[in-house]
Amino acid sequence: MKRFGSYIRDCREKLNKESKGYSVRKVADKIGVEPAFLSKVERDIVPPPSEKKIIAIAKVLKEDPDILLAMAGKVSTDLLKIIQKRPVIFADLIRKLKKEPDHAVLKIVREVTDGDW
Amino acid sequence: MKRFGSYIRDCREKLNKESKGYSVRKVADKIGVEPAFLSKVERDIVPPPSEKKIIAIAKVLKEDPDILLAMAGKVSTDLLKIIQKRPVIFADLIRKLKKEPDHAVLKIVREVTDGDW
DNA sequence: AGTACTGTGTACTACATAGTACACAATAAG
DNA sequence: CTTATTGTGTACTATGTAGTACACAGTACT
Repeated sequence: MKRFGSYIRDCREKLNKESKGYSVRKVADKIGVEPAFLSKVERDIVPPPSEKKIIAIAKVLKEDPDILLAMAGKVSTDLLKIIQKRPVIFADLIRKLKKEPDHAVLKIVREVTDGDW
Repeated sequence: MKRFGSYIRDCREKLNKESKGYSVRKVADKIGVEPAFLSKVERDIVPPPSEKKIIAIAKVLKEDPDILLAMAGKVSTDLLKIIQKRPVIFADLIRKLKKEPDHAVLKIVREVTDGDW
């Protein structure tokens, strides 16, 4: 599987070709880190940055924060808080859904969304 | 809400009254930490220990690991890995279940368990 | 009275996390 | 040609994490 750094590098370079303004420096500025740091992150020389920075990167690069966080080996703290409030129920549910295929999980999501309880 | 330390202290003292052999030292030995450290943890002087130690504590004190981890502000890494493998689907589901009452979530768990797909 | 066990205070340490700050060489632009 | 921009190498730092090691006073045991 692809590493976090090389993935966001690809995203950034793609955007840079399309519309300019996505150099390491420009993006680093928008995110609020030093260019040298972003450069190292993109080459996977250092581990992925904090959740805050990852979410900022997602915003700038128009990527899904949950996917970037997952690639960084993290899970959004808002999800963690939801689980922590009802740890037994959610732990049980998630472990049971582990072996279920995508369409089964999606079916549940749809049911909840429709709200036919 | 109760803090992690005072909660496990209560659990340990309760067991100690029932059957002896649950002094700070004995339990610390079983868990694999220094007594002084467990003492500080139980008084919430230091933050809760690592996931590994928390799970060991749960085993020794016959408590639910997921609940202890939640009290420590953590989520079991096995759950995190499940989420990280399909971040979008699980993030979506969990956020949607946030406002749903327990019985609704439990209904889903039962459905999945019964496996009527 | 002496030994053993109890909980706890103090001091210290190793490693990880999350970056900053500055310098530099190569390339591109006016 | 010179100025700006680009990516990157090196060095450093502050804070957090996760404990260990030892000493010590109070209580319980015999």
